[in-house]
Amino acid sequence: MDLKERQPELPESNLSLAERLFLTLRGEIVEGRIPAGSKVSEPELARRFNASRGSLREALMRLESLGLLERRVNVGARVVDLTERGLLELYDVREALEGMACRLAALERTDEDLKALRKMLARHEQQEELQAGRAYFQPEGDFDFHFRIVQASGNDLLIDTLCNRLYYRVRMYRYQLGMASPRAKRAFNEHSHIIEAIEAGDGELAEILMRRHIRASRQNIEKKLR
Amino acid sequence: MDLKERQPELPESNLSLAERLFLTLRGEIVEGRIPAGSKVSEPELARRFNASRGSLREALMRLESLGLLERRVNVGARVVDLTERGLLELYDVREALEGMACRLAALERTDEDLKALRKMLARHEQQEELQAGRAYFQPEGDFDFHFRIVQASGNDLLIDTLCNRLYYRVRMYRYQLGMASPRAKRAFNEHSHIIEAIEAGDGELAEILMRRHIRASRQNIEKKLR
DNA sequence: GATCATTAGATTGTCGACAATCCTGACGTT
DNA sequence: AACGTCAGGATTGTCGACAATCTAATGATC
Repeated sequence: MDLKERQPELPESNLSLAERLFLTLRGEIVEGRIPAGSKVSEPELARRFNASRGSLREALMRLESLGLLERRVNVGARVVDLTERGLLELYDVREALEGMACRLAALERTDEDLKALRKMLARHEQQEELQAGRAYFQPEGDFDFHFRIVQASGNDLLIDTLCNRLYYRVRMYRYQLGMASPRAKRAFNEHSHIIEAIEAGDGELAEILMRRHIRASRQNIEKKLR
Repeated sequence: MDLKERQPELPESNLSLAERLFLTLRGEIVEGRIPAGSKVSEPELARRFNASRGSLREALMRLESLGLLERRVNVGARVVDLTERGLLELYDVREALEGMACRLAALERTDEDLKALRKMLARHEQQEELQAGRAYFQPEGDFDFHFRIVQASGNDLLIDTLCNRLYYRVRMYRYQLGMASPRAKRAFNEHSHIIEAIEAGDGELAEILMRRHIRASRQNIEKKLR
């Protein structure tokens, strides 16, 4: 146990303590500072953050509903472990949901959505040229892309399911299995075509392209795993 | 406030009190005994069930993560209200997820899955003949159908998202907007073709048929709503 | 030596109380 | 009459303590 950093800094207030604990722990789990598969002790964390067990339990329960923790009665909580199967399952669900999001985005997008998407694409192109093949900043860029399209779908349930639930698991896999895709150039082209379809208002095409994009990414991972 | 039924019966133990409260309240919200859009008071419910506020809060938080409750800090919890928009959003998400589930079920189904699906279909046909057009028991039958196909997909994330999250909202709309579909005969035929595609191992067709099935149901609702 | 019961320690579940915040309605001012 | 201010009451957030349960190590029995 670390002595000089006795009371870790939490995001400053205006939010409830339980929520700040939730945000902090979510970050630590996603980035692997709390290792996947490890047991999580309520009293230990409570002491570490100088909080009561009640507030901490609330944070843990939110993490459970995010699918980052598994709790069993009278036993406690464990961080989920990262399995090949879980990663592939995640891709299938994303293919379905983001495909639909992309279809809806093509039909419902506002002019501001379009402007933002074009701007983002230009920024990514610029970065991509600068780094010539090195997929360095790409993961975050890729995240931007998917995130914004989902937002443009206008379907609140879809947005919540993807952005507030699944994406944290995606991030967890990316951080800890460290998969900076070497598909930078190709991914950029795919992104570009998807945005074209959205601009054209062609929902059907937009969905097909997005699903292919995600499936290609999945196959890339599958190849790497064997 | 009701006096003769002072302490409502909860599902008998072996589960934690918080979990029993959660299950009970979930039922009351889904069936509308706690009206959609109404405020939920922690002390009031705690008195009603002779439980502490802590246990009750845990139940409320689980309901929030199910999307049946909305909580705001320092204000409290409200039951979500049922809107036309929310219902349509639900259909779009289901179309995406159940389409994928159906595709996976066609590829991953075991022999036991197939046997169970055929058995279920036969039972529904029998009921349907008995009631000749009256879509009486249909809603539950329809639920069976979708539920079992999702289970057969073998994708735990998909199963959890649909069966432990979205379906309670679906039930809530069904109960409270009371939509016994008059599509009984047609729905049965669609179910039948979907199962055929799953038996044939044709994932692509199975997905297309399931998506059409759900979209047809959505359009039926849309027509009814105007 | 292996298996099973037992006990000690720790962890989780549950509770009631106190502090901080919000909503309601009354009061006073413009 | 409309608006802003300010208690009073109630509700939510947070806390520490006790009871129920599980885990692990010890010792007893076959």
